[in-house]
Amino acid sequence: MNKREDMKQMIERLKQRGVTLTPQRMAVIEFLIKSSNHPCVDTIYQAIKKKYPSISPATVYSTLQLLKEMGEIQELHIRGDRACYDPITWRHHHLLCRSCGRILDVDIDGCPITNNKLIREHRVEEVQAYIYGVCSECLEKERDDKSKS
Amino acid sequence: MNKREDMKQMIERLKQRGVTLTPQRMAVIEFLIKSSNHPCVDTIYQAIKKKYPSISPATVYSTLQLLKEMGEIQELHIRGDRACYDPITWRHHHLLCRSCGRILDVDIDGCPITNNKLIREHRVEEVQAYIYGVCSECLEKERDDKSKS
DNA sequence: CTAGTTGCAAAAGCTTTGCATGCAT
DNA sequence: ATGCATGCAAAGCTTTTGCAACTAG
Repeated sequence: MNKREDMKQMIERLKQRGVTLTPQRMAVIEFLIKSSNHPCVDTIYQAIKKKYPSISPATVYSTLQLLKEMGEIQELHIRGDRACYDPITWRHHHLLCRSCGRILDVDIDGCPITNNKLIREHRVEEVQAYIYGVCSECLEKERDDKSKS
Repeated sequence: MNKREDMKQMIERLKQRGVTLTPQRMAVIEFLIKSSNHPCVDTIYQAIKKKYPSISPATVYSTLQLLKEMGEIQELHIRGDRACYDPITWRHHHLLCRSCGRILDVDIDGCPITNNKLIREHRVEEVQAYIYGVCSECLEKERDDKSKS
């Protein structure tokens, strides 16, 4: 809820994990937490350039990758052409408006497909759920490999 | 269920909508329907090249776009780096296995997050639901514009 | 003949990589 | 001094676009 508090905690977690928090990285974190727009790389880059004119896209990319690996942010591929980023809180689903192009957060109220509040407020044209994990076959192989060794 | 039947029906629908079914397009359709792998563009292209050595990636792209616009196939962005394609039937959700890299179909059994069969069979690490449509604000604007005119 | 499709090549993004420079501990 | 982060440039991919040649009805 409280963004300032969210940011403080994220920074604390990163520090404890030994991440060097350079001004550039701080700027990326701050921009991400403060924006509720799920910005793409270029948006983040353009915004930070105003404060740090020397920052390069490569730094933004590497920072985002770092934060993603640390589990502090989520990479969204809801837009086909470029990745967007979301500092994770409790929320989880996303609505891409085909009219204004914004990406809105959607509370998980049971199922995204039958979520009444969602359907009542917005016009839902399509739902895609992407599940990431390990499939049953690979799990079986894992088990076999373990039992052999 | 019956792929031959699915394909026949898809072709029938396309014909009725006035789509020219060239050999290249037929090859794309056939490959898509027959494969249960959710192939990416290059996989489709490489496969068809064996039969039609002269086919170009551009033709594959344009055919896929056409089929997508016709609502006959679905473009998946479950992989961040390239689009994959799925001839739509009744099913809807997808699991990307981080071990073997395959994309598996997942029946919608209620909610993808709490789907018991899914959780029992595979290891679910992350779920992202993408909803496409029009947000409440744009719907309101639409209504205002209509009432004005 | 006409409209639409194909194939090639070039171009346009987005993203990654390599490397020298620079900063911080 | 050492290791890491930065910034720049180049390269790698996927995807789009333009255009001439071709094909089908």
